Amino acid sequence: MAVTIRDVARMAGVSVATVTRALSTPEVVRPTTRERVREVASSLGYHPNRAARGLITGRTGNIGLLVPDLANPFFPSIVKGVQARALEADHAVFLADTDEDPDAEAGLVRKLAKQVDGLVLCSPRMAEQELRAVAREVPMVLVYRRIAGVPSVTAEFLDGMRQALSHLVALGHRRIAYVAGPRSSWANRERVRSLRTVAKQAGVELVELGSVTPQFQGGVSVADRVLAAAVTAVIAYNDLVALGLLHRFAARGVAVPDDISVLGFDDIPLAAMVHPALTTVALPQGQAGQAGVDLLLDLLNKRDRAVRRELPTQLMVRGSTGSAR
Amino acid sequence: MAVTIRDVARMAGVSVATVTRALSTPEVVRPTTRERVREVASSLGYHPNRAARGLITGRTGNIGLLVPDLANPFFPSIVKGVQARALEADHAVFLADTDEDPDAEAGLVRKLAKQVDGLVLCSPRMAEQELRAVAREVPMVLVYRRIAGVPSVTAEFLDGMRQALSHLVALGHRRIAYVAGPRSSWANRERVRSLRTVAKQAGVELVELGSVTPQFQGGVSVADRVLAAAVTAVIAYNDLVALGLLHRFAARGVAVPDDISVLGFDDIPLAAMVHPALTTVALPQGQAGQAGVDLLLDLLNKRDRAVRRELPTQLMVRGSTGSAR
DNA sequence: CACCTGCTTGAAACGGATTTCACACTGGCT
DNA sequence: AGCCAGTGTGAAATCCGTTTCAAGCAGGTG
Repeated sequence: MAVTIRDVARMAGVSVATVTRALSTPEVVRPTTRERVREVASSLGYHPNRAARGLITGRTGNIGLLVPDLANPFFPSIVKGVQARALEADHAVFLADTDEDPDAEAGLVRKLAKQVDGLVLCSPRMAEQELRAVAREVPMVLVYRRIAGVPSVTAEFLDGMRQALSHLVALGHRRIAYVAGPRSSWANRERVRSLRTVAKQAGVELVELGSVTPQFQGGVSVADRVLAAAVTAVIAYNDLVALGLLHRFAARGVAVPDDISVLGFDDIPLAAMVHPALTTVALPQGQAGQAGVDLLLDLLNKRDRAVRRELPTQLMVRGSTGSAR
Repeated sequence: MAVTIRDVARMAGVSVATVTRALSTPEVVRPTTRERVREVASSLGYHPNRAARGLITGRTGNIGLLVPDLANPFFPSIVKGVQARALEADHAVFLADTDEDPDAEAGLVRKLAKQVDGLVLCSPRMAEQELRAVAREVPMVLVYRRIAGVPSVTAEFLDGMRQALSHLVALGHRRIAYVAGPRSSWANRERVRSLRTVAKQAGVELVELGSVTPQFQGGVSVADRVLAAAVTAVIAYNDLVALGLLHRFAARGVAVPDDISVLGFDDIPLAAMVHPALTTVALPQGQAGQAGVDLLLDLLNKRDRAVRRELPTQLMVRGSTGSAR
């Protein structure tokens, strides 16, 4: 069937040991032999069988990637980043979507764990304790979640929030609503904390609403309460919620940004496509995915242990924010 | 380290052959033995090593999934469908994103092919000839592309187009534009063909524009030409293009649907989120992914050879279409 | 010249499961 | 009693690379 190492050995007139050495540790075989073996190998189109190699080395060359919900447009770009970086490192990516279910997540993690060298978990919804337990069993890196002792990639939320608030303050807003995401969400806690800090520093009055489901529908359902709160601007937990707000505002004839400014978080591709386009705090996505893979590969090569990387955020000013009335 | 079949055999007082039989072909071992072995196995938390199994059986229990661009919101739902169905069948999914590059695609397919039992290719951009060559090397199923001799999952484009056009005709539209996608795209050819057929039957005057890149920007760039064409309605190659049209129309102060009706294709989640919400022909996404996996598993089990499944489409009437002026 | 070192290379063991082949045993039939 | 078929089980071969161990050989040293 497929060409094996023994075929190559036979054709090159050497032992299988020499073939594997010529290919994986070239420096230990005599140059003339090495070249002969390599030529035969490539002329036969030989590629070592991954299963066989994995059996002896214990490494699969695969990494697992877990996302809560691929339908949430925040994640595909991260997946693309992971995917691209993994490919460069000659690793394949197992993808698992947990449908926002923490229990399914725990099950999938353990299932995946046995087939990969390490895991990249995107915004995992699992309890911290359980996450930590899993981290002990299999090398893993967190993206958009932080836990002591586990390598992680996050963004500078505080700075992003500061950019957002400065922008609104510069436009004259003094009373601002925040629509919170799920209470159990690490990202939400992080955002609330940052926002409170910067609001206090800026002397801005903060009205906290929610929490809502972090989706379009969540924004729709809270929109009327936002209007009732008599604020001139609203910061949403994320872009999807912000889009829900925009949708409902449009339906009620509330003009954005003339009547109220709307600001999102994430910078999903849609944010720029709606009208008015959404002003939002851009979180690195593809870059975060890449960084996650980098950290994981470092971890696998026993280099660093618990690195924590914080990527920069950037405010994207678009049409949904304007001067306070 | 991990618990192996030999550990189980020793603890159960049987040979390794009996252990593997008790677990994979239970009917051939005596019930009392079988139960004893199974209990020992589960008490030890034994799970067969996939690499070892793959080495001998030649099956990996993995399937490969190729998508052109995960950032295109049409694909994540398909991936979710594939993912979910594969999980049920106890298969893991390798994901590869080709970034719309036909050459990268060809390379990735061959790379993936060696690590999986079969492939699901979503809207592949490769040339038909090359695709057919790959199909000979590895079991594969096409989703949203059709080629003779290769199992495929598509949708009833003709029927979807008929629904769309009937809807517009009922609203009084008689002169309609179509914004074409890439000429090399199978999906575009399919849509043009269907549209011409039904337009002729309905006596509708068709203005074909394009082709454009099948993205938001494509819609933006062609919007002014659509307006210049003096039509009362426009059907876009897909929803992203339609959203681009909406965006540009809004910027130019053209009212939708009062001045012009806009109709998309795909029903990506965003379609319902914008304002006005986009009327569109919904193509099955998750369902198509599931069907793709089903077909692939059938193929692997040597059942069917070249099945072709066509899923139903449905017109989603929303706010972007209205009476002709 | 005897001995040691370093460089190449090959034979064989190994990893963990599945599958083939053969053997032991039971029960039924002549 | 003798033979056959059928059932349950184990020993060993097998899948394909990687790694260990040992040996062959050339060149250098005392």
